[in-house]
Amino acid sequence: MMRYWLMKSEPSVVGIDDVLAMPKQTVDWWGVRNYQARNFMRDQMQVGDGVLFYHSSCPQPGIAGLAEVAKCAYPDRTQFDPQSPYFDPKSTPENPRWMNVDVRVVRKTRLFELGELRSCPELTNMRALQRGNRLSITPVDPAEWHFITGRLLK
DNA sequence: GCCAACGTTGGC
DNA sequence: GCCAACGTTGGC
Repeated sequence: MMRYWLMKSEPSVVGIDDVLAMPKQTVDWWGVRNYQARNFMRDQMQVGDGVLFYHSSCPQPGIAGLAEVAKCAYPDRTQFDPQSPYFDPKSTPENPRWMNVDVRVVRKTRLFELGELRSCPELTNMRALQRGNRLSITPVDPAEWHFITGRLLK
């Protein structure tokens, strides 16, 4: 079953332009250290799922483009790297704790800014916009996906 | 830099 | 299993 997601990234670390410059415009979504977000990737994401590529912690937060899941979850390489801030000493290759999918950018769009998202009555219940939400990966309802992509592609 | 909101840790 | 203390996220 096809699902839709919103995935946050900090453009100062990996922005949509960075991914477009990568081979196959694809990035491994390393660095998620939250169990709920990990479980979404590990248990629910399938190749072909739609992804809203969101820029966070930056001057203009918002949706920067459309992407898709390009590979199912596998162990996050950064958990094994002692030099990485994402190193997890409790994780082993035999029993990895953190997983990530690969994400392929399908197209960069205009920036659908957070303020504009919040102004849309169609999106009042969107998970990523709820008060206090801090999850870096959230499910997106099909109706929300179609509304947003419609706005971005017209 | 502030701070609201939420997640994680660890002593008991 | 509770919960206080602490850490993190992310918009502003």
